[in-house]
Amino acid sequence: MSQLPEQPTEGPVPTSADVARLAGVSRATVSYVLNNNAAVRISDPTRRRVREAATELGYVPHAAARSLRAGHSRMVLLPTGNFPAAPLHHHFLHELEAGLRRLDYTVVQYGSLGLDAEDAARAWAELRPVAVIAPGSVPLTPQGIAVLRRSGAKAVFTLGPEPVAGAHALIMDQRQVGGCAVRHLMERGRRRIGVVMPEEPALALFAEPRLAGARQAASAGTARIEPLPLHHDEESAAALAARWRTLGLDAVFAYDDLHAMLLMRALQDAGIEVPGETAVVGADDLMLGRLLRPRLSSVRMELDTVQPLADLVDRLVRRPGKEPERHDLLRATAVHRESS
Amino acid sequence: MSQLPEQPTEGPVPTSADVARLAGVSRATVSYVLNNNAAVRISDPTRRRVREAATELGYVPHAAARSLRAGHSRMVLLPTGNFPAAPLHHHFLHELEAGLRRLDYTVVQYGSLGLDAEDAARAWAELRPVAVIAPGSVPLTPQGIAVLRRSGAKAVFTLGPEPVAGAHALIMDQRQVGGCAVRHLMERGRRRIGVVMPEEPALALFAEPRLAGARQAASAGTARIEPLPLHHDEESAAALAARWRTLGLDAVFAYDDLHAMLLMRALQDAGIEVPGETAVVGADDLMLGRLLRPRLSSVRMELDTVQPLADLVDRLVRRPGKEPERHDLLRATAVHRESS
DNA sequence: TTGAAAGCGTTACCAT
DNA sequence: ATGGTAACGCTTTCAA
Repeated sequence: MSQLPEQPTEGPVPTSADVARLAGVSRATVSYVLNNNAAVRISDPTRRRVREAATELGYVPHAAARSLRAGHSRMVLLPTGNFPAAPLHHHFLHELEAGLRRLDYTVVQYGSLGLDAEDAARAWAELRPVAVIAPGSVPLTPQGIAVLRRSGAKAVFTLGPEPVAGAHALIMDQRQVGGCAVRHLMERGRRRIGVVMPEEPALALFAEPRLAGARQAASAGTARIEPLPLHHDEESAAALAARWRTLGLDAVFAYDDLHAMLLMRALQDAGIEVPGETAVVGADDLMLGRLLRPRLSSVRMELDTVQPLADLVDRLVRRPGKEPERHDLLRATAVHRESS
Repeated sequence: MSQLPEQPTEGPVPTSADVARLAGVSRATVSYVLNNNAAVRISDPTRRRVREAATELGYVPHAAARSLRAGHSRMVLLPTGNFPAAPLHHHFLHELEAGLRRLDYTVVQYGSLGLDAEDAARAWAELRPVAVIAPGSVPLTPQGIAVLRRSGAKAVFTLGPEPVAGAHALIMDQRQVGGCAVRHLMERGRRRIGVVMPEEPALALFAEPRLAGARQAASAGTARIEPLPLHHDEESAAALAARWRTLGLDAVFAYDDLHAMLLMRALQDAGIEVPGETAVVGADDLMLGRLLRPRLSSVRMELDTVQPLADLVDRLVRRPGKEPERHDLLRATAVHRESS
């Protein structure tokens, strides 16, 4: 029984100097070997000794020291805001991260809740990222963008429903969603269309543009749009259903499938027939919509594949200084089932 | 019309030396002023000059240089794995992040997909985090833990259904969920209980322990447990429902509410009455369970509040070297509605 | 083929 | 009260 069972040496962290000492070479040689520097030829025995010494000490290079010396990093900063508003976002962000890592960037998510736009931008700038991709749920002002650029960020992106002056924009135009839903309803003869507006603040960022898109589509025809505030709970839905007939609506775009399910249940419990008296359309095209009766019509959102996007980031990092670019990522299509 | 409209100076990034030059003081004074160093008194006019110079240049300190000099950082690394398995996790991670920021830690999420356990640990170690909290969906081996500790990490945690040797463990014991569901069903007289096993690999980490918990609870009584592989799509659910009566089951724990909804729909479409012929229990206690007919019984999972957890991380960072600690975070309770 | 040394931006110690 | 200087860990140029 050893007294020190695998105690991972609380001692100092090994540096390249320690590796050099143990291998009997200089720090420069260690660097050459471990970075596979092709510009200089090191004898094979030396290489082996260095490698063995590094392994024995458990040496891992210090990223901060390295990028300090190099004068730049390959970190892409992805600030995370309040809460993941849309489920679609997660998938997208994970894929984008993978795409960027394939290009040898280090993607780092950094939570920035409770900071105002300026403080947040300064906090990000301290990390000296080479690029920043800020979702719409985090604040980003033109001044914040300026701070980031001065701190060496080659490219700053916003990712969300709307662009911000001075940054490249990856647009997920939510107006398309509302427009798509309303056009679908109008094609099916509906003219008095409610639009559910979730009262959760985190969703406002999406709800407002969806309403705007709905209004735009309606004004192209002769339909009327009626915003309907709603909390995501049964009481709120029941209250809305109770005064439904006073609203004189023949259709509703329910913001998303979850709200549609909530509202559809309340309408049915109040004796309002779907789709006979009122058509219901959700969004997200979740599996659960197919399980409801009537099956829920929905708006399917598809995002472009992300590898081209990662390439875009890479290109703008390497040749910055261009005009802000704008890219639309979202395609919305109506999926007709039984509820409309 | 100016020719250079707000062009954010593509020049070099301003350093504290630039601020010192502009303010006509030394770099040390700049550091004292900007860090509000109380150990040294600087005249108010000097302070003002320094502050103004910093603002004018848009100076932001360089975090890497700072932590290099300090010899340590306050970064807590949160590797992100495959995919957010449980919705509960997100909320939890966001709260934990906020709690740690309150203690002045910088929380950084770092995607580590496609790396094996050793490479991932090395990549994390390069960042010299003071603590690492690894969700169960990312690989973490005892060797990886050793690498991290040798690189200066004061505390390494696993967060998930099971502990890993050598790291502190924040346990979310999924066996409780399965056990809770099965006990609930047994109390209501059911004895032949199916347990849905989602075939998505990302969910296996949760599904296996839930099954184990179910088995354990069943063996305490006289119930039989039958694992039921299921994909999250209608075809798979319909196929399972079609052979349902051959299984001879009187109840099913459907892994979670979404799978419960899927299966319940399929059972009803196949003419199997719920709960008369077969009881159904989900998990997560989602809103949608209350909207189904019959209303879905579920297992509610509650996590401990996170501030004590953030304090725990802080304590273990400050006084490391203790034995690995183990903390159970999850409490599961059955919620009886109509489907059981 | 290898080694010595400079320098990246910051802060803390020690003089002035 | 303020300024000079060394040091953190690493890479790279230059010299041997």
